[in-house]
Amino acid sequence: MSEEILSPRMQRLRDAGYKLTHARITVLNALERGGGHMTSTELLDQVEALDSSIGRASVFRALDLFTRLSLVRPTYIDSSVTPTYVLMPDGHHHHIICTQCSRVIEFEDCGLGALTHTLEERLGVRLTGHLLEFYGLCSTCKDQPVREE
Amino acid sequence: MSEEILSPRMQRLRDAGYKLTHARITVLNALERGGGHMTSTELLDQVEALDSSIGRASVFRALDLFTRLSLVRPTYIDSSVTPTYVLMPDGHHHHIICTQCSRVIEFEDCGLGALTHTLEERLGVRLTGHLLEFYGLCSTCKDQPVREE
DNA sequence: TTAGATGCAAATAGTTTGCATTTGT
DNA sequence: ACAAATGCAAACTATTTGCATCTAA
Repeated sequence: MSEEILSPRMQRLRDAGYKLTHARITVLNALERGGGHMTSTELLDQVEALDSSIGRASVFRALDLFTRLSLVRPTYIDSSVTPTYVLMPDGHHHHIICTQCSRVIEFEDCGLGALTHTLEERLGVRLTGHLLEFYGLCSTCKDQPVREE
Repeated sequence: MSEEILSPRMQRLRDAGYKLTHARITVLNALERGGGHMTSTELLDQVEALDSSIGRASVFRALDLFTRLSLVRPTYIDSSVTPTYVLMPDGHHHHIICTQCSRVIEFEDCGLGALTHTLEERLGVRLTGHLLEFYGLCSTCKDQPVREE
């Protein structure tokens, strides 16, 4: 790979001592194209489309690594088997999940900076990110009774 | 079933129009015994131990229902396939996950009441719970380099 | 140069399904 | 009484593994 300017995420990969491989870069690109909110299945398809020579296993291995580095976070949005991987651009992400229709509503401000600091001091941990999920009913589902499926 | 006093969670089930079946009650009990933090596999074992006549499918169906009712929330703690189901006693739960060793550290105060209110007003949603996860390194892993596996 | 990462395809395991039967209300 | 929920076991499908090969540094 040439000496280009690395995106912050790739920089982070390298800084942690990992190689900047074609497979990892492609997975990262696919995630970004997807708006940073993709199920593993969607991601596999997207990667396949970008470069069909990349194997499934490498996609999962990359996801696993990215998760450990807090570049990404898997969550269970609908009760499907497949986790949704959420990009955490600045180490954090927040959304509301409608437990009725699985719609996801994102929002920005969480005001958790202070709490982060407190916890680091109090518990002696090093926090690199967080995910805040609210559950409830979206404006559409709010008035309908809870129903099976 | 006799006319006992129902636990708040069971009350909630019934109020939502679902039957209080033996399978559902057992799954709820198993979750509570497990400290409200179990993988689906651990839960299956626990339910099996409590009453081996209950089928796997019913356990998954119960989990699915409980999730929709925000009694429980699936989260992705270690990179295992199996989600961890977290009981949300008062509709919410908070923890720190060590991205190195998968240790989970729970904490109480999150101070999100105000934000909940703001979001409900601003977005016209009805929020029934939330999950706040921090990621980072626990005090033990903090000083070791990030490593594969 | 060489440890680390990959791709492949087979193996694994978690979850869902269809349906006849049972159960809660 | 009867819709709703169950148990069973088969079917599915996402994810992982082992290993020879390749590649980023």
